[in-house]
Amino acid sequence: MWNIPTEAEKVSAMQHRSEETRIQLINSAIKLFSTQGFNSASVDEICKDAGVSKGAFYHHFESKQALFLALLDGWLDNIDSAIEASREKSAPETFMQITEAFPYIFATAGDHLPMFLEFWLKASRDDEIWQASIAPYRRYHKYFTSLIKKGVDEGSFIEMDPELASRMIVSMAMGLLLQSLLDPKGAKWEATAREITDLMLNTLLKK
Amino acid sequence: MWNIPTEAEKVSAMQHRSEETRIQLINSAIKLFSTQGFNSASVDEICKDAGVSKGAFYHHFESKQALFLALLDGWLDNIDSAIEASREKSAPETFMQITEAFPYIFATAGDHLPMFLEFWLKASRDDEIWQASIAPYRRYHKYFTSLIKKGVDEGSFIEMDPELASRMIVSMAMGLLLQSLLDPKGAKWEATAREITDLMLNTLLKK
DNA sequence: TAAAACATACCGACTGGTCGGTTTTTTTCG
DNA sequence: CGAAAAAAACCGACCAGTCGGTATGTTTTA
Repeated sequence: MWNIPTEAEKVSAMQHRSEETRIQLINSAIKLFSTQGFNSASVDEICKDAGVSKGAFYHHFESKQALFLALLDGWLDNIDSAIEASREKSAPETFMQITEAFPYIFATAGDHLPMFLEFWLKASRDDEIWQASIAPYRRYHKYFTSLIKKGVDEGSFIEMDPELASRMIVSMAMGLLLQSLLDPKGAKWEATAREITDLMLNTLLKK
Repeated sequence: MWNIPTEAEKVSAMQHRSEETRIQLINSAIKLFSTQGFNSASVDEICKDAGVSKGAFYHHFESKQALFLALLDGWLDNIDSAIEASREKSAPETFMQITEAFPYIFATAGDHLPMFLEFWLKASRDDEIWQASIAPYRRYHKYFTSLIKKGVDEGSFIEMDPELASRMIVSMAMGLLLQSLLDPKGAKWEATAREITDLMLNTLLKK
């Protein structure tokens, strides 16, 4: 859900050199944006890391920002397929799945989280990026809300405002990730996340 | 708590031209960092906005980053005094106070939040800024934890792990602020925050 | 062979920071 | 007190380096 490898694409693209370098560029961009940030990671550096020339870069991407947006798209695609994969399941099942995903998220998000924060930050100031972010964000919120509503309707969740619950859960997750980013060794974040999720799930679940 | 005017200092400094320009620089920096971000807001721009020369800038601050850190210090000072002000009160009282502060926070944070996010982001990558952030952050977490523990000991809060509750509440607050930053018009954030706070307080409070 | 993909040299704009000189403030001292 | 000297504050032109992006030419692919 938070990873961006898409190994399948990679393999299928081996035939076309073009796609290969495009993926190299994206991988290098993820790597360098994550570690250095958007501004500090220069186009030259990305090209060098990807082992291609600047000409190749601007052949594949209109601008540095376009690459940034391509990254965002890729990330959103992954979330979409994760959602799609759990469409058939019941609300508590899906929640359990999310709970189980936490260790993985905390293990892998650490590296990419700064970049996602940067997405967020840029979205708040750059209209083009905001437009690209806000629709998916609202879509996910809607999905989450409907998931909770489904749970309530099914009778597995207690009576409550799904909208509010959704905001709450998402806030919690984001706040935990943010804190774990600032102070990775300040707490056992994975355990904390698990405990809190259990706590919320227990509050939500009808006894 | 989130504001950084310190009008008092301003007035008392009118006598010394030096302090006055320093404050002008800081105010302009806050303004430009907030709207444009650290990287985009150039030193020249800040100087121009403050109505002073570049020489003055580098007379008062060793570097652009030093100014950034000065801003952080100022912000942390405000939190410290807010905490200091509520040292004598009981745990539920303090919580109520925080609840009441929410509208104000949501009203004013919108402008400064991107900058605080940038602090966060930079802290995760810059050791000097991290050092400056982590100690206060841990201090506040400790304070919050002890506040909850106090509430539990006083018998006004239910039996629970104060550490966990602290992480939870802080996560919630940060997550809400983050979401309100991305999608200010997507929800009535102030009301949402209030509802959630009430909900948490009710869960926490012994009936 | 045409078009897509890629390489390389280069440009103009901008940026953080410096530096020698000038003005203002504070201190010294007769 | 008041003038001179010292120190602090300030100015603004300048610099060295960086960066995103382009122009032009070459290689690879279909």
